[in-house]
Amino acid sequence: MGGVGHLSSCLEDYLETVLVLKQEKKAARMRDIAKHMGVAMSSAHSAIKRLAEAGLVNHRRYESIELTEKGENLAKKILDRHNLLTQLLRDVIGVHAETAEKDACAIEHHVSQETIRRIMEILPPEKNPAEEKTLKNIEPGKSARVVRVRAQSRIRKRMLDMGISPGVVIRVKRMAPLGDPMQISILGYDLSLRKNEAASIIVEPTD
Amino acid sequence: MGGVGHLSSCLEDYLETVLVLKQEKKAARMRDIAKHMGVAMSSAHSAIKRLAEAGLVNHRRYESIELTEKGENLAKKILDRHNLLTQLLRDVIGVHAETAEKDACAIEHHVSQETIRRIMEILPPEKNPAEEKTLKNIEPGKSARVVRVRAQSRIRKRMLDMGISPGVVIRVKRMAPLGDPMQISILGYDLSLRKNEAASIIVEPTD
DNA sequence: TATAATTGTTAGAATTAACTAACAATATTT
DNA sequence: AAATATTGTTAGTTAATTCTAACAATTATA
Repeated sequence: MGGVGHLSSCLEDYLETVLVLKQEKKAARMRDIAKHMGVAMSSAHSAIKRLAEAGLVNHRRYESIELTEKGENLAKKILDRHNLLTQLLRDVIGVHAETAEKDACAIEHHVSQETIRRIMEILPPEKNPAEEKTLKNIEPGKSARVVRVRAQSRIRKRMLDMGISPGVVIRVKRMAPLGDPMQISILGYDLSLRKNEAASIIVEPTD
Repeated sequence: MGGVGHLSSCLEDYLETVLVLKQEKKAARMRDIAKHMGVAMSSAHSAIKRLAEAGLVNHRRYESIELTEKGENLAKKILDRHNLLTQLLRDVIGVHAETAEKDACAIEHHVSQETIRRIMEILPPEKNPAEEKTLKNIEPGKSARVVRVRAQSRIRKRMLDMGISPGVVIRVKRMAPLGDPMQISILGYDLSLRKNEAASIIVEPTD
């Protein structure tokens, strides 16, 4: 089975819910969590208590629930998996959006890592939330390999002329004070690139 | 969620196990079930007890477990769903056979009917266990349309010569006393066909 | 501010599903 | 047939997850 951590699937659901509420900029109070999960508040309460004991959320009596850093990382992994499955069901299998959502939710805790990896491979990269990284997201000092250049033909050509093509490794040297343009190093050359250009270069970090 | 009946997914697993053992012609004793599920015998025992209470299996102390008709029907549905998902994971997603098996087992109880139907549509028919019907399975008096002829070239040719080719509708007239050969009517002719030949003709019933 | 409404907590019970351990029946071997 | 091994049953326990109901704190409203 594919549990990202050592949480029960039930607790994974609660953790995911907290992140979803946060991302939707809704408060994560007991009531919100209970409502979102469709359970009684007391159920949410004991679940959150267990998450707090595991160090994944912070919760003080009568106050709203916050993810810890550890909790947020885990929740993000869980949510990525969820979204990946939703995409698969909707875009490959062709199920209605709501059903895809519901089914993804039901099966996400039971799918192995191998299956997740394969699904990532067959989904077109731009649909794959876990892989949606562009050069813009790479921190100064780090390197990344170009996966695709997603730009209109004219700009695309210019980039290819600069040597930015799939497989090439780019190192981000530094950001200009206001973050635009950015300095990169590629094939021994140094270049500067506008941020919106960098955003259309899909990369995978080289670790 | 997609539960075929109103059983918990756990009980669905037990029911499915009983059918699998039966199909493999292995005895379905407590020990076999427990071993197949990887649980203690006492766990299997209480599960089977509940299945018996639901009228899905027959079980008398110290004797082996049999599916009731109701139980067998339900188990077949569950198993079809299982196989369908295994096919999807293995042949479409490209996961290793064992992983496909394991994952299918884990998610089969959580997938909605809509998703199952869609998967059926995208899988090639011969991969779809629920549709794997051969002429042999057609009852006397009923008709069916030939989908494919799955036979070695020599026999295949003979069948095609008899007019048995995809699209053609065959009516099963009657079985000989011992069930072999069977009388069929095709394109106005009457033919007799051996059962093992009939088994290699994949059909869809015309209703 | 007093009252009402909402939100949060706790305790206790029910269910499901697993386990271990003790014991009972059946089957196999000597 | 007696001894041993295997298989089956029962009882009792544990853990996870849910619930209801009673109560407590907080917030909103008149």
